[in-house]
Amino acid sequence: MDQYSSSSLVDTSLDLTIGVTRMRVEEDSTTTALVDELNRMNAENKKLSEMLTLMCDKYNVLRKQLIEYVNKSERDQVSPPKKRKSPARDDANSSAVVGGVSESSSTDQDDQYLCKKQREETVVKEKVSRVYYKTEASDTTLVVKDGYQWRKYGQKVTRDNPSPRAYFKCACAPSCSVKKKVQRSVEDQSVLVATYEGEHNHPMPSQIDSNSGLNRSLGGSAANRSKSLAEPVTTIDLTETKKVTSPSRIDFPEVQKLLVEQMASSLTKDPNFTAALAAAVTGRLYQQNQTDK
DNA sequence: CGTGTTTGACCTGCGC
DNA sequence: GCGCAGGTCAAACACG
Repeated sequence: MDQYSSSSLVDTSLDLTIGVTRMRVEEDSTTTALVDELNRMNAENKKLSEMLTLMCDKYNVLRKQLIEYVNKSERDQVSPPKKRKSPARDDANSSAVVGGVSESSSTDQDDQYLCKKQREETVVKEKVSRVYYKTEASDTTLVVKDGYQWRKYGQKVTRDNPSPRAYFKCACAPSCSVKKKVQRSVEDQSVLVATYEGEHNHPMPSQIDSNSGLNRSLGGSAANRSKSLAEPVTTIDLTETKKVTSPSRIDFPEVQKLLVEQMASSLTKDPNFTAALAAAVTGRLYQQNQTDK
């Protein structure tokens, strides 16, 4: 986490000019083209560096807001647990959406659900976390791609939210009993709220696939493959342990993991970035060949 | 034809 | 006990 916590700690500059600037260009006809290419790459390098710096800055802001929110939640935790049907808001259960999306507290039904779950978790230690995904408002699908494969087993329209709630089970492994509920935020239709129950007892399948860049799903649904990716905004882990009064905590490793995956995914999907990277690698190889001679 | 999705029916828990 | 709401099941359907 800390390696991403400050832009000053991240070397955002990609030295794409190595090997290229030292190239000795013999033919005049190609000189102009190469210089243009070099200038273009330098511009891209600068642009990428700025984007990365901006990304790190934004991450720092989000992290700060998250920490402040957790501290606030812990302070408010002294209040006794409410009953399921209580209309009053429980701050410990509401979740803040940060990062490009205005603050969005959970719906009443979500609060009800979480209160119920809290009681259930006094018996069954189940990890419950909530993830917010920013999507296109026009996108009516309830599909979020989080690296795992899910099988939809139900959909229901709930009372306080006109948007239907979709129910998913983890399809990666038969023994994995993780469930996921996805519903649009009642306040911001462009935000998908995914509630995860339980923990996966297997590795994330996309970790293997994404490394190859092919991201082939192993029998994943057609919808998951075809639908556009929802952009994860923030993960807020609402894990409740046996103690009902225990505060909601932020699962920083998960946030970190998600953020890193998202950054890597964004970069690898950018053709400009891959082209610049290829050019940099080529340049370095060329330089190495020159020095070997 | 196999796999995943849809959707109405059914189950369960809670409040009154 | 009844009604309501959320969660789950499973047959029907769609798709490659």
